[in-house]
Amino acid sequence: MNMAERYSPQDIETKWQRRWEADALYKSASTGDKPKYYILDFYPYPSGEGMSVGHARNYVPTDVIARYYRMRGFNVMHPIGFDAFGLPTENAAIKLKKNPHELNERYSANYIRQYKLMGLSYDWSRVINSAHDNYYRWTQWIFLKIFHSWYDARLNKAAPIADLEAELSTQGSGAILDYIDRNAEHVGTVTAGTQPVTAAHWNAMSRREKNEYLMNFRLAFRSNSLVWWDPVDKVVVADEEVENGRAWRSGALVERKTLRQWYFRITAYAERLINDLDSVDWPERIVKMQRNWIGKSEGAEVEFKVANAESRARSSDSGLGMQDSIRVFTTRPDTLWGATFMVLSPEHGLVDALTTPEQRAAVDAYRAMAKGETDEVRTAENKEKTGVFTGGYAINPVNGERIPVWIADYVLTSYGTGAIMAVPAHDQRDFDFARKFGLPIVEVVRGPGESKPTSEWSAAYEEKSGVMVNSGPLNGMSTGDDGKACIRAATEHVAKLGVGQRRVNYRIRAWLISRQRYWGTPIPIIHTDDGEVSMDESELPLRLPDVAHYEPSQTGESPLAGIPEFVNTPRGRRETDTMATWACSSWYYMRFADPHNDSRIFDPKELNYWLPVDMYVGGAEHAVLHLLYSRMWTKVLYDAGVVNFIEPFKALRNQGMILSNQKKVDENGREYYEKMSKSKGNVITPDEVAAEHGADALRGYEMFISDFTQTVPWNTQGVPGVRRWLDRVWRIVLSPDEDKGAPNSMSAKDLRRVAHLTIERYERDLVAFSFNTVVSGMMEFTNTMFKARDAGLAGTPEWNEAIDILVKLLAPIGPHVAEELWERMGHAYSIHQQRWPKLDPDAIKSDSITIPVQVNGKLRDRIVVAADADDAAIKAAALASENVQKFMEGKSARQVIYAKGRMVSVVV
RNA sequence: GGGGAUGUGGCGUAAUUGGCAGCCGCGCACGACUUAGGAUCGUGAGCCGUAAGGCGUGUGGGUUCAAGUCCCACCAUCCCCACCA
Repeated sequence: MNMAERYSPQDIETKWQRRWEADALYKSASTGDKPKYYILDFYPYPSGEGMSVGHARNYVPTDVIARYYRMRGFNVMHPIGFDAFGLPTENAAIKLKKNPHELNERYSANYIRQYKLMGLSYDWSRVINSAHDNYYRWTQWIFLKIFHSWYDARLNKAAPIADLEAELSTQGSGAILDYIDRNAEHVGTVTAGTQPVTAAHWNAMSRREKNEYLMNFRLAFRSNSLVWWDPVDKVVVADEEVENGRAWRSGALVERKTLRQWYFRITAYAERLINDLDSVDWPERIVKMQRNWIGKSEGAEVEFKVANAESRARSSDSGLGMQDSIRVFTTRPDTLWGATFMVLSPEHGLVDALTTPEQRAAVDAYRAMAKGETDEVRTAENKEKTGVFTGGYAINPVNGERIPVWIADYVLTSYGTGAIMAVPAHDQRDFDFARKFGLPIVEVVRGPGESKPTSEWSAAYEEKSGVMVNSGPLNGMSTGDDGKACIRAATEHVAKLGVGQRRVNYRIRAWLISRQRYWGTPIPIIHTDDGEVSMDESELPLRLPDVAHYEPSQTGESPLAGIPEFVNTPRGRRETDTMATWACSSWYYMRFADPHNDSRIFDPKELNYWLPVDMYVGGAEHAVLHLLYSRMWTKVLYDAGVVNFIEPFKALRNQGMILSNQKKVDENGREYYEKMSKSKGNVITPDEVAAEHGADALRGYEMFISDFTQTVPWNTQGVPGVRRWLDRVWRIVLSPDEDKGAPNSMSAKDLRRVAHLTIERYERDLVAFSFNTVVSGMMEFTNTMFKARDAGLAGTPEWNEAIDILVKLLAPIGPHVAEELWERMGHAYSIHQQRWPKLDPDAIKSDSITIPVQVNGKLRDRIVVAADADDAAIKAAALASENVQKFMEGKSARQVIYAKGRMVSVVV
């Protein structure tokens, strides 16, 4: 026999990649009778650096799953596209003095080249790119949908803004605002502090006034607010993009600026975003992170009347009157009787009015200090409380006590009402503050076993089991029976007094969407004499103009503001902000269903066939933002009747990170591995690995390296191990007679059993995302084939079946080598269109089973019994074992336990 | 401070979910084939012990005939959130 040709990935991979592409082998049918399976990778950002082997860990496993489902007879959609807008490309364009459009084309083409060299089976006919106008046209279209919507709390869904206008012209806004006020969960559906208008008032407003008023309701709205400003990128960044006082992308210390910005009213969906999490198959961790981010707390809002008659007289110019009150949100209204002082955030609107002349200088100094602070400074010093007395007082509404009002930066403007009632006996922060400034402490919850009041910190607040004291009508109530009972009683009490009511507070805030940069989706709004008005759908896309320079202005305006042809329209001045890229990625998974539709966003028939996404895979770094935003857009489009599903991603999985393979030692002598990054020069690319060992070995190793969810350092030395396995498959398929080893007694039936067991394990592990064990199972199967060969089984029907199974099971993992083997075996192209081998349950059964036997918990022997032997026979066989007898030391068995098929345990 | 995850050979890991701890691979050692090997093939190996055997899944307890797996306490590492009222 001739020496068979060796396995050489370089000789076969490009050949098959070209053929598959020419044949459009992985193009999904548009609809059909087959069951559909939509498997999607997180939308990649095409950077100039290209991909590393870390990125490939996302793409390879999903590709294996896609290929598996195709062979199982599913109509699979496995698409890819590019989240191309955004700062990295814009900054690169500025630095390289290139056009970002040009860079986008170059970078995304390079990504596609890399995908192809890994043998990924994307449907190339569905590639999309956020920066192409046939895509962002529809991002703008959705923006308009959102802009033209408001949240009708009574229907608990978004409705056309025209409906609201109709209501305002006949009934005014009293009814809806009253409804929101009475239904605490809907607190986020309208801008806080929106004043009611009557129908007459509304009808008398100018168009401009009306548009301004409607901004309080629109789901896309413009608002003046304090935002984070990145002085390096010269752009506004969202709260979510600030970490420890530094901008997420540039790393610059951010500053506070007041600017008029575009937002999406994601707060309106807070409750649904929480509730619908129950319906998704996502990692528990991600679900919890989303819940925490939305941050629902239930409690009460209570009014504290200002009690500062003397100061009022002296500062009458401030307009402060007795009717003024400080509203606070508390989750523990039952501790109201223990509120001995109040704290306002330094930015709170009543600070000026409350401040007495004696305290003015101290208050102003403190406010100036707090204003200049970044969050980093605040949190760095968070151990030591700081604050200043305003000189003002308020009345505790439940006991009439006159309590001092302070300001302190530990109270945040952005949460709740920006003011708190301080209960130092039962809140650690208030306690610290009271101790530092000598403020009174009154205990209202007495812990179990405590018999007398204490002025010290009490843990009863946390213990949730205590008795109310010093609390008027609540005295004697136990917090332990039902923690909520005291809270309910207190809430009813303040409601009866007319000073408070039940409230729900959410941590989540409006989603800041506008950016003062060029490289993003233009916002289709025009500023006219009537205020901010939308462009018409028919005018879309609003294209990005070509410009020579992309540098941001020093003023914080977008570079688009310097282009008169863009800015000036017959109706007015065009909006020059662009949308943050979160917008582009909030709906791309829908566009894949019908990516080239020029007349509508997508054909609903296509969309409803493919969506929702069955399996969504990517890194955990997008656990909160991207997924939350996508969920909100889905719900808005659902409310608008555009889509028929409420959650976009049925199942979600996160892959672990791949770190550099270079070991580092920290100052404590501990070893660690860094993330791969170009600046550290430790990036390993799929290109170099594939060039040396082949794409199939790269793919196999990406699966094999570790548990999918685990962070793990790359180990290039591991790749040849996988390649050796592929080489062994190659040889056992094409030349089983070469280099035979020592004979053994394996039977054809044994071989068939292993082959079918491998199918079973493969399928079970693959759907469980246990990719490393899929590969190790295949390696075991391969090793078994060599043993079977040595036993002389080559050429038997069982052998031929096993080879067929081996190659088909290999196809998703190593598509090139499997295709080549398939062809050399004399089969017709393509293996990727073959049916998946069918598991024969009978083949898995075996005639005899091996049962381990323990004596007093220690393994002493293994017995081989017939598979259908009854329990008594197996126990008897176990007791008959020589070794078992030896360790029983002549004693009789007190107990013999047989765990079916697993173990015999003898106790003496 | 709150939430979550992890801890098993020299390394990456596995263990049909309470039933033989260490599958598969890397690296290592020895051997074969070779002019040669960073190729290939074979053999070996958790640790201690010549062996019989003993000990072993971060630590300490517990439940059980049986614990990597369940319960309690603790230690370590990592991730997320965080003065959120």
